[in-house]
Amino acid sequence: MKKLFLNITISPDLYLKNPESSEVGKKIISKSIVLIDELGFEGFTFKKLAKEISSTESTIYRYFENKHILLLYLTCWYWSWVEYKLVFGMINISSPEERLKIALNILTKPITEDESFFHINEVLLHQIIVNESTKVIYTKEVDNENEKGYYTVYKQIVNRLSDLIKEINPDYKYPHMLVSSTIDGALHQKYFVDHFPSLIDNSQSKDCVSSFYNDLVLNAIK
Amino acid sequence: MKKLFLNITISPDLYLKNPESSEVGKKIISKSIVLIDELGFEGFTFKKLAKEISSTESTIYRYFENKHILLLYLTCWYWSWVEYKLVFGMINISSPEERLKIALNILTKPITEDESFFHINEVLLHQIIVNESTKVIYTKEVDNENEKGYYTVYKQIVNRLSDLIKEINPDYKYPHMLVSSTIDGALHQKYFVDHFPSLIDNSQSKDCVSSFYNDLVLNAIK
DNA sequence: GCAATATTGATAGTATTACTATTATATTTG
DNA sequence: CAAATATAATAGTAATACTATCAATATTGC
Repeated sequence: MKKLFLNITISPDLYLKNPESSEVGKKIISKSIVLIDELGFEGFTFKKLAKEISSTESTIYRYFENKHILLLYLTCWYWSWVEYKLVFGMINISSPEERLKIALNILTKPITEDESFFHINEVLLHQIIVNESTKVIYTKEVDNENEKGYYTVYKQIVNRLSDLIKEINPDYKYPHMLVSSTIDGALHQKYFVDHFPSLIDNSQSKDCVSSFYNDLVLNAIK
Repeated sequence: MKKLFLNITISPDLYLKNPESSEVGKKIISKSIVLIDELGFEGFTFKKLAKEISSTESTIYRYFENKHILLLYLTCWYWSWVEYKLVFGMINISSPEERLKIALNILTKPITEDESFFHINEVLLHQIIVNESTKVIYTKEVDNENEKGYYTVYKQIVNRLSDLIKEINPDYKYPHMLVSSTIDGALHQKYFVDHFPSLIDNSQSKDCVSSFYNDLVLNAIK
């Protein structure tokens, strides 16, 4: 993955001070990814993070309102990254069927490449999205945060792929639901691979989730 | 729904004292459903619940180890209830295709009947499952709790319907994943209907989630 | 009916979390 | 070099998630 063209920008509403603007800020991001992965979101605190980066709670609070917003920031970063991969992956491919297959692979295959984008370890970040991202939207704040546009990137991805599906089969009735249930379902099934393998068919194959969704989506729209 | 034959039993590992064995216990269950729905799981505390039922925190702690286990208890109750509805609904139906359609309706249609089973309001409980149940499994305790058998009922449902799908099409390769992604996806899409309607196709129809999954599943296995 | 036992209520207390506030000390910038 | 800004160090608060103690109240067993 070429990094040169990728410049991910996150809505300034999500931080009090841009973590990209300083060394402490970047440490907050990179170490929070490691710590959330390690401790789980419930076990993760700003105090522990401060200790880990040899800083203080108050400093972290100057960047992010609270840990929920920090997780939201990471989530937005992740989806922006995914969107970039989608756009980049589908560029110059004229066949919509081919583009859909590429998109499905990006969305459902395991992330293994351990090349980190600057200070962000995408493999760990993806793991966090699998394990913790439901906690971002399943709160009493959703509607509020949705209005503020915090979920725009995610919705943009769904809409983009939904359009692609309509291009392939204009008569298919549920393009949005097919896409969002594929994106979120793939994350969910990846969690099941690790924790409920008895509910995964052919769990020994590393591409089982991907195969399932490829089959499912192509059958749905044909 | 006939209540006479339904006797839901929850694994005694999930409580310290059976809430069904006393009046306070039943109040804990019924009021916790109302409060969790109202405040969200994060905002819900044993202190607030104690106040609501005119009891004390210590009394509640004598029934449940903590609020996470209480939510797990409610989740188990919910899935036992769903399993009952599935068994009851499919009884005496010889055609497996017909049985599948019935199961899909039970799993994906909205729960509207407001007739509560003794002290449990199933409509509210279903709402809690939609809004909060991911928080039950997405924790660092999953594997531990899975080993203890806390998710057995859920897995039993998946296996049961997976068998049904194999009966209809023995060549279909992903029966477990199709079933679990349908069950969990339907809950997820119901959440989207309320909070991200722009991602729902034909969201004005009350059966949009159900229609989508009927179409999806039948196309997948045919 | 009364003693023994179990259950609940009332109260207090602790460690941790999720913050906010204050001030001193660096660091950057103009 | 002075002024502005960012950070570190420290302290403090309210709420949460419990644990402990003991008295009051039911329940049951004889």
